[in-house]
Amino acid sequence: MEISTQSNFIRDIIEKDLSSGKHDQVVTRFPPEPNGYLHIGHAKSICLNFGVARDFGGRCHLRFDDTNPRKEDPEYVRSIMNDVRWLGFDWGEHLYHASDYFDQLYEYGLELIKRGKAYVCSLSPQEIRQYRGTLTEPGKNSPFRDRSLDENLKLFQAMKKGQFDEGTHVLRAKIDMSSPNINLRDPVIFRIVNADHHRTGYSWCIYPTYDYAHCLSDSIEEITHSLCSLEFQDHRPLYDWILDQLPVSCHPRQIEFARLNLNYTVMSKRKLARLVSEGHVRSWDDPRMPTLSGLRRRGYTPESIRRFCDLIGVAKSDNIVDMSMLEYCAREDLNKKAPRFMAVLNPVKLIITNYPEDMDEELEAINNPEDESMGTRKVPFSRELYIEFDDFMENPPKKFFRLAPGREVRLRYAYFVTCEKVVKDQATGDIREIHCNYDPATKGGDAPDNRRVKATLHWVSARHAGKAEVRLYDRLFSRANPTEDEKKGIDFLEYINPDSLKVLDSCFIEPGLADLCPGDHCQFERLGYFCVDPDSQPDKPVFNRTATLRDAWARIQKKTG
RNA sequence: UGGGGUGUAGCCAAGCGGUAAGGCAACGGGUUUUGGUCCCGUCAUUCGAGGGUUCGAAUCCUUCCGCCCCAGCCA
Repeated sequence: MEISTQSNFIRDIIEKDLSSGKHDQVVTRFPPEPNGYLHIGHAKSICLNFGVARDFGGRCHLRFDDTNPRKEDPEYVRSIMNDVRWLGFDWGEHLYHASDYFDQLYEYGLELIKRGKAYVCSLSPQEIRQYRGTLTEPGKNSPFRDRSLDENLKLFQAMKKGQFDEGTHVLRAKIDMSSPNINLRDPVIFRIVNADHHRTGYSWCIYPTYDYAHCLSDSIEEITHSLCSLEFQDHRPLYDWILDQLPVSCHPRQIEFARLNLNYTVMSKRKLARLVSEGHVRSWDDPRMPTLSGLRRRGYTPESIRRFCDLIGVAKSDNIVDMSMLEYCAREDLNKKAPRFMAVLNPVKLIITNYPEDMDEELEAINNPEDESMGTRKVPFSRELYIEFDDFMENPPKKFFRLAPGREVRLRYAYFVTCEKVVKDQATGDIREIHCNYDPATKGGDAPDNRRVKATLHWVSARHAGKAEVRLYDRLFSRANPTEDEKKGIDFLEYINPDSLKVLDSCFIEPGLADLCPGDHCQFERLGYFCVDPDSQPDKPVFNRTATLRDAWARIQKKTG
């Protein structure tokens, strides 16, 4: 695996803690709640936590934060483990669940009561909210705040036995109802939930809250550095308070960093779930989704995503990273690895009038000019070919280098051809055929007299071509920040890009492409990087465009208008 | 108007009292049988703004401003 060279404030802290002797090993954890699929934002956290452990010779735990049975599902557990492994990380023996600690967490609850640091509150949820106060006004003490130790113990035990309905009682930490930090205003640490938990079934009817379970789970696992996102900064005093009240031997340090945002997409599980459930995309692994499963299906490699996470860095300021950074990482990696092929997406027929009708040839093509070890292949050539519709113009502007009447270009690995005639549909005026003649002396693509052409076109022999479906993807939203108008009441779905998917169902591919399997990557020369979709059938492969190649001609067109 | 954060180029992001790294994007040029790759070059006299300390400030002090987060029995 590549060594991350990018330092950041968290690595600096860890380095210091190691060299000062505060710790002799670093232990981190990635703590997803199994209530959705992992996305590229999680990848940032995974790369950070596992990367730090790897680079400093420590370990990183995978811990499912499964304290809310109502939202969690084993399907998510499976997908999360699969995605973390796919990204290239290994938790070894260290797979844990917050639910592994329910007994211990309950015992700690009892202990907190005994120490006078927690009480059973019987206010309704609405009342608790009212008593909490507001951002500017302090809260009021619950009337149940001074229950006796015995009463608290009895009630909490009764809660555990299932003697109460949901919402009737909770266990609260006794801290300070007038704290300017709302999280310290006697936060709820256990609530009653009657639901089927994916691992413990119905054996519990009280569940710990995040604030309570997380710090203690970290402590139990002897985590040294508990890395989380910025919104938990206000929770850190509570994290520390709980550990300070209890007889624990390990008190991890919570450090917060800014989560990843990407422009032209959304990153919240709730919003991603809406895209799926409301049918704006096909599934969680739709190639337009920023989920790891979506990116994988789109053709992103684990290496490219790790590289991306390395490039964007880790800091504390809010950020919206440009999509072009992600695309850059895809191209950078695939350029080295993807075998090249020729495929014509928008075909127009090219006929070489001076090439014998019954002849065909096998021409040698290079599989990857970046990697000689990938060798060469044979590509069939014949009189009738398909070329890209965009590679011909009847009245070309000055900067158009490709085929035009009277102009000579190179057919990649084949011959120089010169356009002599255009055949059009009588009725519509559409171009039907382009007639060319070829120079046999230029076989392979080099002219013995050293004459130059300004363009090289890709092509596919009509007689030998396979058919394929190609799916072209664009950004999912038309706005860089689809949620920017939420305060104004404009739903992010208003900004969905209606052209985010374009399906081309009659593309032509060179024969060699038929041997690829779902998940395989390739480059269609001059067009972009593609990946074979699992929807492929033996007679009809389906390709997803991962990313286009950088396209100087497209930029010229854009500038010219 | 309580508390917690944060402001360095279009976007990420280094920098930690000694005179603004790097990457993406963009723009020029070279090489090229992919208008790709690769190579070379340009792109912050200034770090949210003002004051102060200092021989010297993005870094220290101070005032102000912007943006983000917090009033779930979600995480």
